[in-house]
Parts: sequence; structure tokens; C-alpha cells
Amino acid sequence: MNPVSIFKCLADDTRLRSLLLIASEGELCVCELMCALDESQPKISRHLAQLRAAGLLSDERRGQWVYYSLPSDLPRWVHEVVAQTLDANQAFIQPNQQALASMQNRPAGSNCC
Amino acid sequence: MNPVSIFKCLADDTRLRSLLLIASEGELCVCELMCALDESQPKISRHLAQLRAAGLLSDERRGQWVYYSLPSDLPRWVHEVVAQTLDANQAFIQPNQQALASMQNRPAGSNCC
DNA sequence: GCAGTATATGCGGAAAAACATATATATGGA
DNA sequence: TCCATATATATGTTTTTCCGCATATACTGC
Repeated sequence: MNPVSIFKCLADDTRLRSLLLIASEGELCVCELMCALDESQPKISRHLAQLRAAGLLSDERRGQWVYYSLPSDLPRWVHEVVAQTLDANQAFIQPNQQALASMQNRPAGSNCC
Repeated sequence: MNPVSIFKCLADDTRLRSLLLIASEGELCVCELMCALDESQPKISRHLAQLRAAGLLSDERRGQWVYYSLPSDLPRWVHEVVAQTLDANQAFIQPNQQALASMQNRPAGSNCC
């Protein structure tokens, strides 16, 4: 897990927004990110796959949906970098958080049981 | 100064090594980085220019040499990211630090006065 | 099994980034 | 002024990355 490959992942608008939103919300599925970023499904999916391949995200299928979140074994320094970036760049993802908040038919984060 | 452009700068082997070495040593000139990374002069120079253009480095000419260092007005979060990365990736730049240490005719960091 | 929804991937083309080489600029000293 | 050293930039080419579109896979409910 070399630092250049980590930063390559963060060096794309779609990937950085997705990662920061997930870090901010805890977990998100593909369709939520599609709505938040207003991007096509294949585009979101391919970028998430890239983040997963680099070890920056882990995925978990729950029914029809696949939820992405930060892996628990993410190296401490990477977690710190993400946290610092999120903290200092609220304005960057604010529009996306807003779009997410006003999403219709959202697959209920609390659809347990 | 948007976060994606910052990470684009860090997402290249030559640039990341240069930046971490400079962060580690305080300041370095082009010829020192050429030696530390064993890369051509135009290559080093162009990447440094890119880091400077993004606000990640500042340069100062002293005689024949141009010294690069972290700007004092670097945003706090960016400074933190660099520091965390440097801290957690000693092994990554260790070979470069070693090459630098054994450099001949080094333009004396303390050639003041 | 079938239809509908959610997600993943294969592929060709377009755009961007990185490179090597050559050349230009700036400084210092004879 | 002329030469040597240090650094910057211009240019054409190669490599990498990103994208849109089509298609494949996985799950759900009927």
C-alpha cells in the first residue's frame, strides 16, 4: 500500500467526493452516490471499485444494495488524511450532502428488521 | 485551492518523493533532488514547477541555486497531510535520503556568509 | 422461471499527464 | 566578454486515465 497509489485515488473529483461523503455519512450505497453526485451508475461504480481495489473502501451487500464504507483496518495515517481533508473542506462536499439529503426513495439507512 | 488539485500533485512518484524530502530536510535545491531521486534535471524541475504552481512549494534563489521549501502560508490541513504522510512513510523515502546523504559536492546547506 | 431493480464490467475512443530531447535563461568567475 | 554551472521551458511523442455505451451479474418479488 504505497502512498502514491493512495493519493492517485484521491486525485479525482468523483472519487474524492465519494470518499468524503462516505467518511461523513458512515456508509452509502451506489444509488445514493449517483444522486449525491448526479453522475451515471457505471461511472460511480467504476470509481468505487478503484477505491476498493486500493484498500480505501470496503463493500458489503445487503439485499439489492451494496454499501460502501471505510474499512476498519485502514492504516491510521490514511484515516487521518481523510479526516483532515473532510474537516477542512466542508464547502467542497456541501452541495453533494444537500442533494443526498433531499433524495427521494432513499433506501432507508435504518431499514433494519 | 481545491483538494483535488492538491492530491493530483501528490499522486506522482517524483513529486511526492520531492515534497516529502523537502518537508523532511527543510529545504533542497534542484541538484540535490536530482541526486536523491536519480532523475534528470528537466524532469525534477518541471515537477517542482508544478508543485510551486499549486502552492505546495515556494522557491528562493540564492546565487546559482534555487532552493525549494514548504511555504509558510500553506493551509494547515495540507501541512498536516504532508506531515502525516512523511511520518508514516519513512521507508518510502529512506533510499532517497541515503542517496542525498552520500552526495558529493553538495552545495553546503550552511554556506552562509 | 420471469420481470424489474441494483450493481459491475468490457471495450473503443478522447483527453490528460508524463517523458526525453533540445534549447533558453540566469548566475559566477576567469 | 567568454565559459561553466544551475535551472527553466518548449516541443513532439508515448503512456495513462477517464468516459460513454453496451452488456453481464446479482438479488427480489411474483
